[in-house]
Amino acid sequence: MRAPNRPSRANNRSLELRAAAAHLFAHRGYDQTTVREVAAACGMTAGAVYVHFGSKHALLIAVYGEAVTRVTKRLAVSIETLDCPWQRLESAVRAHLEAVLQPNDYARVMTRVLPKDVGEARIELIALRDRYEALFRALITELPLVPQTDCGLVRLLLLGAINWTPFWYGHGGATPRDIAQLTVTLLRNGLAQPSARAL
Amino acid sequence: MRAPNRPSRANNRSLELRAAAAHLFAHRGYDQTTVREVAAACGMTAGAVYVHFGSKHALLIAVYGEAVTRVTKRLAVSIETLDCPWQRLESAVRAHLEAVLQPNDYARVMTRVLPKDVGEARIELIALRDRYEALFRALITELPLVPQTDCGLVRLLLLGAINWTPFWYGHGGATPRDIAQLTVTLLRNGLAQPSARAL
DNA sequence: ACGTAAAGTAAACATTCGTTTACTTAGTGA
DNA sequence: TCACTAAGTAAACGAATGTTTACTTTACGT
Repeated sequence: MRAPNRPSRANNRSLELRAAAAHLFAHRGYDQTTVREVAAACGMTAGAVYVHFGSKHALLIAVYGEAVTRVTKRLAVSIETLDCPWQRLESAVRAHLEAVLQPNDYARVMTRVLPKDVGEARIELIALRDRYEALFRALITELPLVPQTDCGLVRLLLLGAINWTPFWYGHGGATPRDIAQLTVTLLRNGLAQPSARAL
Repeated sequence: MRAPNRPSRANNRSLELRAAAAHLFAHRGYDQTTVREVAAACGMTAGAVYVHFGSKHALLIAVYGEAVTRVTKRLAVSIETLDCPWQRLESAVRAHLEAVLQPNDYARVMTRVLPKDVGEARIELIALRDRYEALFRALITELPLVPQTDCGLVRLLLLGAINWTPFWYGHGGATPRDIAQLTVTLLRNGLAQPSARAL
């Protein structure tokens, strides 16, 4: 017998499959990507995919899970040395945007394939997404906001704004840094001229 | 001959088809909706759909176009009596949210079917969407913002935040009115405690 | 060297879906 | 009444897709 959690055949091509699937899911969406395309991108045939993953849904969930893990790690690193809650949030937003907007296949999957697109796998995708969004919940809770602010609503609006960016990014000259800066400035001070401020 | 722009057979069932398609597209997405389902919802067979629309894409574009027309009208009415630019924006956001979040099939199509999902029809959908978003561009241009604010970026962030609402609406107790109010307050004054404000 | 099991192939299977075709029905104008 | 045309049906077409099956290859433990 072989040690069960150390497979002998080290060339684990399921990694290749995940990467290829991430690329295709990110660029063409889940529905528009066929199992045959994923296989062909690895120089395999469709049947071989089912040696590694039980179904197309399972493949998506694996990719999505890895996407969440990667972006989470990147985000944690970006804020670990910062103390000011506003700076922490800005850095987190920037890290998220850089992950999602640069041609980073895994991160893009998180915004390009929406839970509504995938039928049964919906529940697991939402669970993975929640795990990630909890990070932002924590960052927002740290902020010194005006009393009785609905933090949950703030989080949802913020994430909505930055989740939508892939649909328009590139049309203007704004960089992830610009977007993150404006977003947090907006959240902090608003954009009204001082003379026009009001409650 | 008959007058060309007044069809004799008044029972124009293409209206029924558009309504049924709007309902299905809004609830299940474009890809997940079949032509047979749309037809069945009108008590017809799939072939009959092609009497009224040349293709499934054409049907979508008709639905999407009507959605834009309807929401545009509703939004215009909601702001026509207001003068304060901030109030106008808040009212517009609220009208948009009410259209998109309440079970309004046509309006929902605008946020549930994304241009990326539809292949060839993408260009026409984007054109229709742009026509609508121009309304917000105008409303934001009216605002007395701090100098050198990137109005385009503000518009994109704002629309992103409210376009994403359908994905989470209902989980908290926030109403369209609440969301619109917080959104515009945030845009205007920010949410930092006065003591914590900074440039 | 040999047996085993994972990895992969080629091909087929069973659906599904958008679309087309041949045919029927019914209302309209002349 | 009669020809014409829009509207609709039933059925099939053709392509695509997720998945399965039977068979082959290959690397590893003993």
